[in-house]
Amino acid sequence: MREEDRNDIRNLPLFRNMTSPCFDALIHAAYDQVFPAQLELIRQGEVANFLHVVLEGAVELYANWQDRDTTMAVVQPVATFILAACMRDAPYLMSARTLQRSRIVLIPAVDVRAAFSRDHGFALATVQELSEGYRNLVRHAKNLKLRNARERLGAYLWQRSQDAGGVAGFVLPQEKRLLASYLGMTPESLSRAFKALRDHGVHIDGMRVTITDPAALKALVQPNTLLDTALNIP
Amino acid sequence: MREEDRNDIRNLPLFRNMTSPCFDALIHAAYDQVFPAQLELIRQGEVANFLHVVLEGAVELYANWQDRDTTMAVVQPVATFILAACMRDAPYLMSARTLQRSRIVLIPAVDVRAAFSRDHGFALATVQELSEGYRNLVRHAKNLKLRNARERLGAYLWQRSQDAGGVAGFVLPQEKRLLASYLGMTPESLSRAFKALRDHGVHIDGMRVTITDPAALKALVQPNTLLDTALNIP
DNA sequence: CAAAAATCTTGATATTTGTCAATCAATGAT
DNA sequence: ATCATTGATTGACAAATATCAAGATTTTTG
Repeated sequence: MREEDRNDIRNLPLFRNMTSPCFDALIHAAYDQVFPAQLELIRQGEVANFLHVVLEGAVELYANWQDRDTTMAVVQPVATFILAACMRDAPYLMSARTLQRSRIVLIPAVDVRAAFSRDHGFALATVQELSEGYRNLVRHAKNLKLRNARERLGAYLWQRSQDAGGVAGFVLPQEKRLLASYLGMTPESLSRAFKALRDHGVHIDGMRVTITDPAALKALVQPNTLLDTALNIP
Repeated sequence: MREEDRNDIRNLPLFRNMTSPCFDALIHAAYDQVFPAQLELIRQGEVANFLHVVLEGAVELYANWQDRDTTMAVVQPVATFILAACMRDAPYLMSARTLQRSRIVLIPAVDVRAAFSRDHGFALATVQELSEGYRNLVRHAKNLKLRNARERLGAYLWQRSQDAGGVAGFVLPQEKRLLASYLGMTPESLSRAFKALRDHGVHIDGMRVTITDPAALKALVQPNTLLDTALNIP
């Protein structure tokens, strides 16, 4: 593994407070691999053998039932995924595929669990990470149940804008069909939701979004840290 | 606190493997209280000061945004709630109210966090509890996104029947309006979903449910441990 | 570069779900 | 027991969202 990658992982909140011997042991047991785009990394139902760390690229977490699919999250560098299944030693509830060519570190779940018992700083960080993951899922569920399609899109756009530092213009980071699935609607409905948002201060041109009237969008969306996964909501 | 209640708490997976001194310290710091029905125990947005343990009665976890409300879960004895907010020392994302007269133990969050650092068995149990909570929320979100209203009700009824030991008949444990909100629909839609399920082996009479054709219901619902959460709403 | 494939948009239409209003049924209070 | 309140159901209708089909646009591939 490259020194730079090792440091990126080391700096994640999950690993930041580990003792060096424990971190080294964990990294030593890990595999660093590059996967092409559109590769299925994990299939829901399989037992969780590895904690995954995305170093480069992007990974989609999705789920399916019968012939229906839905996107649950997109994981971008540098971040871990499926910690809960690893800690429980249980089957994955979601599948994962690369969206782009991605560099991913695989840490054996058994070593993660061992580190939890050996290193208190890591145990603390694990609980913080799981708790925040839990809370973000509560927000996602609240969002799905309390807002309609147009409001969910508006809230997403508002949040993106805030995360980018409160800028008015930005580029969508993923395909619209993926965004639609994540927000719990069809691509057609997403298209129409974008059109409906023109009356609420949002201009769209291809992948480029411009918030022409932040006050109007904010009034529609009523952003709220209890609903929106927010780094930056005033 | 009554000896019996203390033992009930002691036997919860979360507390089972604590050392006795740690458990005693935690319980000593706790308050045991009885609340009347329909009392608001927690309001979303407040900082989490207590881990709650329901000993008797039932508690509804719900959320609201603008003028809309939704039920997120019903907690029945003996179980804890809002562990994640306590561990993060963060604002509650959900409100809580008693559905019936309830006996509830309040454990100061600061003591819970201290116990996490002092007692490894408790730390392990905390992570297991949070992970399972996380996974149940993933199931809830998948259910909302992948199934329609009729399928969600069918899956719920199937799960209830399984939890009761595979029986054909049982009584709904909560008001239908609560169930409707939990399942993400209006009471009217729930009523119509019940009617629609008559063609899929479900008979309803007031609060009494009879599964007249388990095979038909199962075919509709396609129950699946990756989707159906065991005992989220009892 | 051109052809092919995939994504996105739009219109027409269908289905699902919500809203409103009325009624019925159950429950609790006096 | 009777009245009042709350919850459940039903019908009529409206709104939201999905589906299907056709083009338009973009991306990928040979």
